[in-house]
Amino acid sequence: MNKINRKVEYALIGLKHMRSKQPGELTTIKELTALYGCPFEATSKVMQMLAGRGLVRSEQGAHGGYQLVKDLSRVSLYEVMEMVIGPVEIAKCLHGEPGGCDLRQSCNVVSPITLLNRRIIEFYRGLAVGELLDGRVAGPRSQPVELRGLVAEAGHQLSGVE
Amino acid sequence: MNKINRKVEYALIGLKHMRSKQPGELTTIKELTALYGCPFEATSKVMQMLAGRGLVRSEQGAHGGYQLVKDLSRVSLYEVMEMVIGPVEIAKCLHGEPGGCDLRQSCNVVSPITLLNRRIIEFYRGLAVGELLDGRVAGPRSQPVELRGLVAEAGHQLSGVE
DNA sequence: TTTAATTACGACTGTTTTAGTCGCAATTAG
DNA sequence: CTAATTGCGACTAAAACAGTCGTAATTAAA
Repeated sequence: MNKINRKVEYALIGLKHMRSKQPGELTTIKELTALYGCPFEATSKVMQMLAGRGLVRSEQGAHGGYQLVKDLSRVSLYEVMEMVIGPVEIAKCLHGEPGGCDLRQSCNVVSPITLLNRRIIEFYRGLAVGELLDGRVAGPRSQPVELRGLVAEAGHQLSGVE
Repeated sequence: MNKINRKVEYALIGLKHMRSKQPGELTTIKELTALYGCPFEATSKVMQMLAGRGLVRSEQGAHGGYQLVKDLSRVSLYEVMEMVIGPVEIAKCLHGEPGGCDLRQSCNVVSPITLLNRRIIEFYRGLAVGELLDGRVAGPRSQPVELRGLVAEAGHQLSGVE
């Protein structure tokens, strides 16, 4: 769903590592587990998912491994999340039964939550993995609601990089 | 942690309902369960949390109930989430053991994830519950990474309300 | 041709989180 | 006194998450 869980974490770890390699140089799961301590099988499956979606390329057999294919500055965090955990849904009242919400017909917050979900997705879509891994993530457009109006002219100091 | 779970949902349902009442008019849990089908005990606890944090006021005894105290246009979604589910953390590698991550010393993505977490929090902090419940949520500042550069001059059409 | 290293993949298990329930106490209007 | 309501801790059930196991397929190299 929404959280940055282990799968996404392992994906980011692997992607950042692969990005630092020479073009053509392969990365094995063994290498990742040795360097970062992530569990072999779990990491393996994540890389397989990324490979299936064309973000990385896999080479089988001895001396095999994975290789980054795309430019991470042109891949959004949303895409990576979708590859490893499926469509991002911030709440489960958003899809029908089973597993969804049976209060829908009378619920007074479905549409706000739906809208919020869309905004979160937009946020993730606007976030390039390359920039994220470099520590360059743009802040939000708006300032905290508690401060609105109170410190209007000082707002630009807060909405920056921090 | 991060997701809009049932607790947050019940909080929003209750808040939206209370907001529509006359000043001084109370709302009972029974009323909420009847109208929206949410479970009594769970909803009850959520309202108690909101009451403990001063967002609503409770009146005990027969003819008791809850009453909205603050102006929802000045309360952020982050505050509500914190009231009912605690501090927002997008990943659990962010706090130490136990429950945290033991790969920290060798992890290459702790700082990006920490930064991302901060940005998400800023997003929720900048989002007023009142506006959310009205369906007015500002979109993100940036456009999807897939489109960057390609449709530069048409970007403003996409970053708007949709 | 055998062996070792590696990816590929489904099934399974244990743990944690989430969701909801139960029971009973405290408060207050009538 | 009684009924309606909030207050609160303990408990149970279900779902999600994290990780493991077993086994096959592929390929380089001895």
